[in-house]
Formats: sequence, structure tokens, C-alpha cells
Amino acid sequence: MERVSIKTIAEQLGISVTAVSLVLNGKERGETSGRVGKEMAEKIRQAAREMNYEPNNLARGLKMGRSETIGLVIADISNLFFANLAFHIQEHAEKFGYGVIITNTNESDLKMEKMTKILERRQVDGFIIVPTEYGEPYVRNLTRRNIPVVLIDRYYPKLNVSAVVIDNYKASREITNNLVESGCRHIGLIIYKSALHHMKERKNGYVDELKDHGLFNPSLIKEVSYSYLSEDIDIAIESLLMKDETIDGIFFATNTLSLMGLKRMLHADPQALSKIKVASFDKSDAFDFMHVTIPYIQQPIPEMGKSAVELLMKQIKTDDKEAVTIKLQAQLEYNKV
Amino acid sequence: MERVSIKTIAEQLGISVTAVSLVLNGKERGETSGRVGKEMAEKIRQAAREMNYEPNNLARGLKMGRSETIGLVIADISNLFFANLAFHIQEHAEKFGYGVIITNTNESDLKMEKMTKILERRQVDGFIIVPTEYGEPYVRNLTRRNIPVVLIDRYYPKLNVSAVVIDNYKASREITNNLVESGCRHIGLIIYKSALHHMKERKNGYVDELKDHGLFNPSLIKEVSYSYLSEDIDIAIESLLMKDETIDGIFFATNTLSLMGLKRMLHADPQALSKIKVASFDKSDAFDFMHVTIPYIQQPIPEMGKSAVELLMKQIKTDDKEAVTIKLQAQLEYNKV
DNA sequence: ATAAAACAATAAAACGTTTTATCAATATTT
DNA sequence: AAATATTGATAAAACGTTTTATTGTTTTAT
Repeated sequence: MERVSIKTIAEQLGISVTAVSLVLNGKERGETSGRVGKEMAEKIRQAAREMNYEPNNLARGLKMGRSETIGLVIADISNLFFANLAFHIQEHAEKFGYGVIITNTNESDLKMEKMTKILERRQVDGFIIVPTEYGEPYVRNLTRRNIPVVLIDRYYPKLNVSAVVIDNYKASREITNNLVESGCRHIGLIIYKSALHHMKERKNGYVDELKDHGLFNPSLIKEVSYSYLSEDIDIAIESLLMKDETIDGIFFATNTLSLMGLKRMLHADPQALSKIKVASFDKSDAFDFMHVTIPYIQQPIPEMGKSAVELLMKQIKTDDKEAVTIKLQAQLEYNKV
Repeated sequence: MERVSIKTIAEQLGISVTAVSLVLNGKERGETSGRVGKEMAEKIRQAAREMNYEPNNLARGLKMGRSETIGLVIADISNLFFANLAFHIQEHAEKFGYGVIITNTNESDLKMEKMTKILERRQVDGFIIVPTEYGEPYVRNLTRRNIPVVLIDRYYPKLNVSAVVIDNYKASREITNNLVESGCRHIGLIIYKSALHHMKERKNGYVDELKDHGLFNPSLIKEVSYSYLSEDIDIAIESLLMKDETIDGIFFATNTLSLMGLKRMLHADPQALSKIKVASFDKSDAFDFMHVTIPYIQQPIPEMGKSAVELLMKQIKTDDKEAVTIKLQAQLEYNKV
């Protein structure tokens, strides 16, 4: 009922709140000031235990000027990739005694602005953000005021802000090369139509690799829009399957794309996978049920979360303003067939 | 740099903080006290806008005794079912001006205790909890102190606390009946070995429905443990496939179980699905790639989230201590084949 | 003209912490 | 015995709000 505060304990014991605060923060042995005797300290600790005292983090945050809370702005928590990322960020933040407030943007720039504002009001000590396509101004707005920010999964190349990403270009080349090595000669790409740099890198990796093998054909690139995903994918798949030179490979740039694309492919032609080899960024549960090998890029999600938290913590604890970009390597893996 | 507070604005305009606070909270037209003139009010609003003032929610929360924050304790955010639930809870809480702090328990009772403590320190106004198997004492610890709590997805039947659940028993009977109606006579069940009430209900639904048809056979129930999931499922599937009376149906009690179970089944026998009909609680992405019809129970996730938030809000705003259990109905659906 | 009512604005206390400066008492050194 | 150090404890300010009680000032009613 009546919340027990430091004051409650002080009154109970007939001493000052200072003493209680000092002891409960392990600062009772100050050099020059703020000392509490051994027996008194023990009495305080015991009282706190008995009364089930839990510190009020609002008050502490107000006083200390930090909330020990991270604001996490995610594009879509119901996408497994991001949900996993959120999970690891949280697990790691906890080790620093930090809590995490998660918010969604649904890839909307407007919501991104709104969410950063809401989190600021809650006095988060820093942000980890999966930024939206045109959210750059809102990120800049934060960094300009020296608020700690780490971007994750994606970043704005022109913006000087810390980020944790993977080498999308390299991974994309690698997996495209894998298709080529397996004998594919006409390889389609299904990718989001987006200004986001990581999407461009995935596209460039595919393009450059195919050019190196003299296999590049711009008409095999299908860009789909996030807003009309289902329709666009249907169109893309159909037009790829109708090509004159029958295509023998498709590279999907995300797991959502591969999931939806595979559905459509197999719906149009149950035998499609025996003629067309598929590769993808990120794994999907469906792969394990395909009877062919599907290479995919496995991103190091736990490390990404860990790095992001650590990068942010460094910014928070020191006021080292230098922007650091951590580029992690992704793995090429295969489903079990 | 220097955070702008209500005081900054007051000084800027050479007036009192009271005036600023009143205006910014729309309380400038008090009946008997706390008035601010029209022109002054406008000046304040403009200054606030120009200076990009954002209120400090820590200070406000401290003063008001509420943080406008919900503590969400989830069993596993990287499970799509819970991720979706979290998403909807958040979307809905936002409409009330509430933020959500999400934490994970990984089904561990210890972590559940820890997480509720952490959230309490952060002064959340209430909890929405997916409780763990033996987490009952920690929930009771909260309700005993009149802290608003809503359980979701699962609940403790003996504990008098608000909850949002689906009618697991009914759904389970329904889907079992569906298998029977399609001609299955030897139907296995793969379910978690757990004391959680909703699991028992799922089991009971299956048992009672089969008994009604004179088809019940206890040796077809396989209980797997959360900690050794992969191994236990392999064993369960194998032993079901080896049965004397060849089984012709399997009911998986969760989407994780069906996903892993299907993998194992198809690995053991690629044609398994032509002999054994499968049904499941919750949908999995894999279903769309099976070439047979798979009935599954679709839980109304958005409504669950909405109801939980609304129930919690009522507890927070009024101090209506009465526990309410909302039992939603789940739908029987089919994959597109 | 005066009393009453309405209006505008503010001072100050409070929420629960942390921390600095200060004080008093005891112990240690000269 | 006096001077100095050490120890134990506290008062008070501050963090940024909200809100109540109070004080002036103007307008309206008598």
C-alpha cells in the first residue's frame, strides 16, 4: 500500500535520510564526508530488507540526470529478425543495469519522429534505432544535441553517427557468386524499392558480381514496394517466370521477400524449385521444408545487439563524441535438406 | 545541449513556472485559482514551441505518482506469437499515452521475479504478464499490494487476478473434432509437459473429444519438455510413427511444436503427410508450403492485446479491485493449399 | 462610491532521491 | 594539555514537475 521510501526507513530508525541513502548505495565509507558507522549501516540494510524497500528510479533518474534506460526504435517488432534483435539488445542491456523501452515505427518516417520524441520525454539515456527510409533528419536532430545514438541494421552514409551493420555488399556478392557457381546463368533479384543504403548495397553486390561473370541483365531486377508488397511480389514473380531466356536462379533480398516469393513461385508451378535455384538474405522457417538446397545469408544477430549496446554504453558513460561504425561479417549458410 | 525546462521558459519570459506549467497543461482557465491571461498564454505556448520544449516525464511521474508506463513481462519476445502480442499491446497503449517497457523471462520463474522487481523500481503503473509455470507467488506479491496486473495468454485459476485468455478447452475440442470428422481414428497429441493451466486445457479438450468418440488412447499423448525440446520431439515423433495401430492424425499444441514436429516427420518419411493429418494451435509460416490441408487455431492476437490494455487501464484509472477474466474465442482456420 | 465578484499571477511545498558542506565528538598526535 | 586528525552523522539544496493557497488588481453589481 504505502510505498516505502528512503524516508520511511530513516524515520523508522530515527536517523537521517542521508545515512540511509549512503548505505544503500555502498557509499558509507567516504574519505572526507558521508560516513556511517558499521552497526548503524547494518541496521539500515536490515531494515531495508525487512521493509522490502525498492528504490524509486524516477526520483533517482531525476536527480542523477540519467534514467538508465535505452530507447529502442524498431521498424517492426513482429518481424522475426527485429524481434530477435530486440531480444538480444535487451539481454545485453540488462547486464549494464539498463532497461529498454521498445517502440515501433512500421517503417514510417512520421512515426519515427514521434517515437524519438516520446522516448526523449521519458529521458532515455540513449537510442538504438533501426532507421526508416527518410528518417535521417530526426536522427540528426538527436545527434546535433549530443544525445547518444547508435543505428543498427541500416545507416545513413552521409550522417556521422555510430552504427552497427553487416557488410551487405560483400554478403550479397558472396551469395550471388554461390548461385553462379552452382551453374545459374539467368539470375533474378527481388528487392525492396528503397533509398536505404543497405538495400542499395545488396543490389550493388548482386549487380557487380553478375557483371564480373558477364551475366548481368537489368531486366531481371524486380523492385517491390513495401506498401503493396503482396501484389508487387506476385507481379515480379510472374514476370520472371515468363522471361524468354528461362531464368534459373532468384535471389531474394530479405526473408519476408523470400517467404512470399516462394509461396507465389510454388503456387504458379509446384516444380519451380527443380528448375530455379533460390537464395536469400536471412533464414525463413519455410526453407527447412523445401527439398532443395537454399543458400542464405545468416546475420550475426546476437553480436549485432551486443555491439550496439556496447557502443551506446561507451557514448553514455564517457562523452566520447566520435562516431564508430562496426561492420560485422555475415555467414553463408544452407538449409538442411 | 542545455535541456530546456519549464523554468527556462519562465525565466526567458520573466514569469513564474506556475504560469508555464498551467498553460502547457491546458489548466490556465481554473475556476477559482491558477489563471493565466490570454495573451500571456499564447506567448508561453509560442516560447515552448520555439525552444523545442519537451516535458520531463521523470519529474512529472515523480510528482504525480504515476509514470504512464506499462511493464510488459513476456515469456519469449523472439517467438512470433508473443512478438505480435507485444506489438499490439504497444500500439494500443500508445493511444492512452502510455509507454511500454518489455522484458523477457524465457519461461524462467526466477527471471519473472527479477523482472517484476526491475519494473517496479521503474515505477510502472501496472503490469501485463505472460506468466511462467511457477510464477504464481510473484504475481500474488504484486496483487497483494494492489498493484494493477493483467495476465495474458495464461493464468493461474486459483489466483484472483484479471486475465485475458482464449477458450483453450473449446478450441482444442474443436480442432480435435475436425480431425475426427476428416476420418482420423488414431490421433496423437504432442504437447508441453507443463503445469500451466492453458496447456492442461488443451490436453483436456483433446482427451474429452476423443473419449466422446470412443477414440481415446492415452499412449498417443506425448509430453515434451521445454528444456530438451528438440530431443524430446524427435523421440515423440519417432515413437508415434512406430505405433502398432498406425496413427493417422497428430495434433500439435503450439506452433513451435508443429514446426519442429513437421520437420522431424517429413525427415523420417517425406510422404508422412499423405498418411497422417496434422493440426495445430497457432499458425506457422511452414503450413503454406505443405501440400495438404492443415487446420489450425488462430488466436485473436490484436483483440487480446487490446483487451489486456483496456483492462489494465481500468484498474489504473479507477481503483476498481475486482478481477475480470476475459475469455476470447479462437478461430479454426486452414492453410491455403 | 463601495462592496463583491472575477481575473491574473505567483510563492511555496511536495514527490524521492543524491551529494556537498558542515558540525560535533572522539581519537591521535605533538 | 593543546592541536590535529579521524570518524559519524546530518541539514539542506537540487533535479523538473504539479498544485494549492495567497495576494493583488480589475471589473461588475449595489
